[in-house]
Amino acid sequence: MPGIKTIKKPRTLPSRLRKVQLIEATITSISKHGISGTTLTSVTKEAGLSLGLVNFHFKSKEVLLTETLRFLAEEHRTLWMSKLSKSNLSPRDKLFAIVDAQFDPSVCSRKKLAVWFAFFGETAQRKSYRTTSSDIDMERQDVCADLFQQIITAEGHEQRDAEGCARALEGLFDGLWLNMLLYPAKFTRKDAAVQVRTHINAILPASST
Amino acid sequence: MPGIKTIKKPRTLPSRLRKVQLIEATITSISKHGISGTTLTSVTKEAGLSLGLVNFHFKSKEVLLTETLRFLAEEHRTLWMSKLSKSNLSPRDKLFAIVDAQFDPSVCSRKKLAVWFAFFGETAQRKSYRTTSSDIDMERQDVCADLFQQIITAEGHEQRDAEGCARALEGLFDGLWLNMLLYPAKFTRKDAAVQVRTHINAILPASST
DNA sequence: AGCAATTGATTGAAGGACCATTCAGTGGAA
DNA sequence: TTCCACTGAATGGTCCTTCAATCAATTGCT
Repeated sequence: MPGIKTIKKPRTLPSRLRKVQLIEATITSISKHGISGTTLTSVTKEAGLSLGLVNFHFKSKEVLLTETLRFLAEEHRTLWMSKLSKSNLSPRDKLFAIVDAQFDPSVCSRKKLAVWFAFFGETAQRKSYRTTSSDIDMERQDVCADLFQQIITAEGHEQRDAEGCARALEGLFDGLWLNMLLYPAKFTRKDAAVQVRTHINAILPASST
Repeated sequence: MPGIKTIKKPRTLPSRLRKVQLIEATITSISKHGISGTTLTSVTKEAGLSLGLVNFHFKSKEVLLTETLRFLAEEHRTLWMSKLSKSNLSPRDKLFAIVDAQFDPSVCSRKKLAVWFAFFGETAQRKSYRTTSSDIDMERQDVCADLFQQIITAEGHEQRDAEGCARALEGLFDGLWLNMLLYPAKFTRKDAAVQVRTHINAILPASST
């Protein structure tokens, strides 16, 4: 019986796939109702599955949330690393590639931002949230510091501190994300990206060779 | 603050004062347990009062939270406005005064930061949170834009956009706050303030008269 | 291939805990 | 005595978790 179009949705799925489905439902639920408003009922309803499934695939709600944050962090990491490795770019262009990644729709949608900051808001209490996102942030910050250093030495901006530039960039990233979340009307992804590019060019004026 | 020992604590207090006490207990509780972990029991226990009091002084838990955010926002606003009006400062020094206010211990302690971001995390869902903090942020951003404009015209940095500078500054403020919350070991208040001053001086080099 | 038996995923009701809110009653100040 | 602040038990609701039952796919056996 060669079924053509009819992608029959199987009742059961291997655990790995079901987990992803539940994580995505969790992201949607958090973006709609916040973390405190996200219940196992809201998640499973969003996924169209039954209540008990979360505790079958994840040990607890707590684990589901941790895995959701890890999922987002991995997704983010994958994105900027792939943009970075596209062809051979100059250090400055690599920096701009990271900026692009930061404000890419797939990472920086209103939905995702709401979820990121929902987790940040719980961060002070849950050490596990902090370490999960910190690992990835730090990695990127180190890469940025390295790129800044390359630009500084290559173009002769010796008065600048690469480490400080990287920290300021990281701060700008997070701060603009927050502003996009708080004032979506006043801040688009493009605005933010341009803002950061302008900042970088102000800090390190391109040598007019 | 209490110098004398014999401050007899009266059993009852005028509503205004009791409200402040409950709000402060709420801030402490949120900083310890997050918003989702903050219950009326945790708040009243923190304040050393009985469970039913919150619903007596506030209409509901929701109102308590809203008032708590408003309290923080007012506190913040009062601080930067007072620092701004201290004596007659140059535009650049006024800007620096706002920077100082942003990283003042009374506003930017780990405890307060945890609470700020707890609210930001719920912001996407609760419109009331957004407007409360937005009003005050916008006011300050306008003041900053104005100061930037004064510096730009006075010192001849015509290539800079005051509005953009103000937005970047606002972004830096929020982003550094977040970094201080996430990585308290790597980021002190002083570091952050220096970081921002450096940024401003990089954007608008002081004229070497 | 046909047919149990086994395995693993899924369901949803039930249990037990916790939470916001209510309210009848207490206490103290004016 | 009156009035307002305050107390804490009771209520009704929601939530996480557990688990016995169900279902479908796969395996093993003939």
